[in-house]
Amino acid sequence: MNIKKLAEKLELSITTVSRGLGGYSDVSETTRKKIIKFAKKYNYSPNPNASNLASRKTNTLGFVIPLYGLNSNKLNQASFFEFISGMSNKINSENIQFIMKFANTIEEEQKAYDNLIKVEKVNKVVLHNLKKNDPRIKFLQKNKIKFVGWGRTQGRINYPWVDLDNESSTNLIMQYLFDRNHRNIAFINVDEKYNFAYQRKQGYLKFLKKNKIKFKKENYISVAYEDPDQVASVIEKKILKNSKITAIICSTEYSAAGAIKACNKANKKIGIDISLITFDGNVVNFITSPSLTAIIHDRKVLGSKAIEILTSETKIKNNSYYLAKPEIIERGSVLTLKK
Amino acid sequence: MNIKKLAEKLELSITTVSRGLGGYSDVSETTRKKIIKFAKKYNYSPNPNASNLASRKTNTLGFVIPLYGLNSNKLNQASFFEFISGMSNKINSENIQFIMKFANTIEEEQKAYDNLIKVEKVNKVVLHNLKKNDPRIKFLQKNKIKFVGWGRTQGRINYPWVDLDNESSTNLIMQYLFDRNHRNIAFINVDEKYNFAYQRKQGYLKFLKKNKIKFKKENYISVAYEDPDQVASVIEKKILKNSKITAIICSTEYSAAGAIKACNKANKKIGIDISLITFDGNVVNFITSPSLTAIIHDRKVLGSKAIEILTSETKIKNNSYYLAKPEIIERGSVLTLKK
DNA sequence: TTTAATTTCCAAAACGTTTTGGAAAACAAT
DNA sequence: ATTGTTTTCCAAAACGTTTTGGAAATTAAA
Repeated sequence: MNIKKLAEKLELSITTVSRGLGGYSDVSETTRKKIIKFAKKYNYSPNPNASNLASRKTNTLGFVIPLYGLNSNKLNQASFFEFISGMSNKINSENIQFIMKFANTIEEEQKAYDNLIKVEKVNKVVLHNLKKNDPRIKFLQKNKIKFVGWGRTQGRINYPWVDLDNESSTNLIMQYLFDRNHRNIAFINVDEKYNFAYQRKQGYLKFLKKNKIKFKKENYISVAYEDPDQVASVIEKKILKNSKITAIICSTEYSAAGAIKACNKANKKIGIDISLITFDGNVVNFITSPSLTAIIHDRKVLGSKAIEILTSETKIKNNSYYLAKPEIIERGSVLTLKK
Repeated sequence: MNIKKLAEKLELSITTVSRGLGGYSDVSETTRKKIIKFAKKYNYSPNPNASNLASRKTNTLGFVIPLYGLNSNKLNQASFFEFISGMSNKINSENIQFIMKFANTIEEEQKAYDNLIKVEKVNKVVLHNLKKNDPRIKFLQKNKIKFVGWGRTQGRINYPWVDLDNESSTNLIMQYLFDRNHRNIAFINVDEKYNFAYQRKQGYLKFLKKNKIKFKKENYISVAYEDPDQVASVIEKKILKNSKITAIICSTEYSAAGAIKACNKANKKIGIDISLITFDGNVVNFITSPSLTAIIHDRKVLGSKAIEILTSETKIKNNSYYLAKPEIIERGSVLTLKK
């Protein structure tokens, strides 16, 4: 079924059918309803190729998945699926196409964006892995392609984005531990070049300051994404050996895995000898007992908000954003200390 | 840059440029080379919308990701990314488009396939989650759309597929454990309605038979994909309480996680008190020590083979297939028993 | 009632390709 | 030199839409 045949059935012109389906005001309400009825009846939907070609534009969202990161950091994959899941829900309900590309290297990533824009001619992009002064931003702005960042860069931001509320998260965790009488709290972070890590540290530091607790250098470490055993050994030496520390915050599931390994080795029982609270933790909990108390964010909502921003009729404001609120899930890994 | 402008630069007709790029024999070798040179110079690539429209066909691969499965079974996500990774490598080198759809429910999955075929008009599909007498198979065959199965159904198969060599895998594991003097080997599987689970059981049973070991009912259990703690408790009661068992095979990473939880609870040290070998295990190893000896398959190759079959010039034979060979990665969870 | 404004419709052009059905040119056979 | 083949090219039609620039029909205003 194509528009010509449908128009014949309706005894209307092709133009009217097209415009009726498009919701233009120059077709009366009664005929529009009839058009839609027939379209449903004959299971018609416009050929996207013809449509894109004729309208000289697309209604397509482009998204690039950096496999190089995800294959090496398998513990991060769940976040990705959740975000995509959230996007796809919204995408299905709106009527937009969705093209995904995969990049095994950073060079391929750049190529993938080029291809999306120049060949596929997408008009919407969800940008990920944002760098400071990211050239993609200028490129997209110049070409007037709508985009939102998943995550954001430090400093002044002149594009819309969705992100976790990282600073609130560590603040919330600190309050939670503080309420349970922990005062010597270790924070295992990753390199602050990752903006989320920087923000999480800020939340940690600000809480200390607000509560007049002195920041102890030895309570803070940053681990690299590398061999899990190495991570574990660093944690064992620098954190577990320090007997004053009563609780550990893990900024990533990756470091939580390392911490668990380290605790097993050092024969410290989590939830008894030492408290542990981690970001995310939906994979480690399949294995670890007791299950870890964790701070989580709804990344599905994050994905759907991203699409919402992109599809909002009004011109995107460069300062629109969405912050996912954190929530603590209590499980068995945090001990309440006696006063 | 479009074909018209390119033709002007070349002082050739549009037809000749199109045919030259398409590799037709009715354009001379010299002009063809010139056309390609210019196309590169002016960074021309055909508008896929126009191309699809004009040729009344596409060169597009469709793929549906069943999120409903992956969100509930996070330990399975790594396999997916690897497979996709393998596909995308091949896809980038061939010149085909790739459309992915996401399904949050089985109904959405069906809809997604419909949409791929009727609206997006893909001409290639990678089918996943195959069921016995899967209606999609007949549908695709009727519509003459090339497809390969990722995984396969039991019994007679009349379509091309790629899959793991599940039967060989358990056979290999059994031989490995047997060589280390294990004779009482437990096998934790999932429901045999999953074909891979059925095949893995066959490998286990055949090895026993071949080596004249009696199959003990109490050494085989099947666990459902449900709460990890429940899985752990089943394993503890049915397997760990049975002191004759010296080694456990985990058919999925999911059950490995349960087994680890169970061992921790029962205070059995893996690699010392009991041996454990698992399928895959690339996530659990971030957390568990000692790291688990595992049997792995290269799913990247699986993905790229799928594309290879789809893009082979010759008509696909219905009996072409690819089996990924298993490999055992020795780590620290299997003990060699004294004779 | 006539004119002006508004509503509702449509024919034709355009989008950027591929394909069809030759035509012209070059070469080969007689 | 003529005829037949083969090679190399091209004009025009087609693909299924959207959009443009009115025209006809209806309603409102004078």
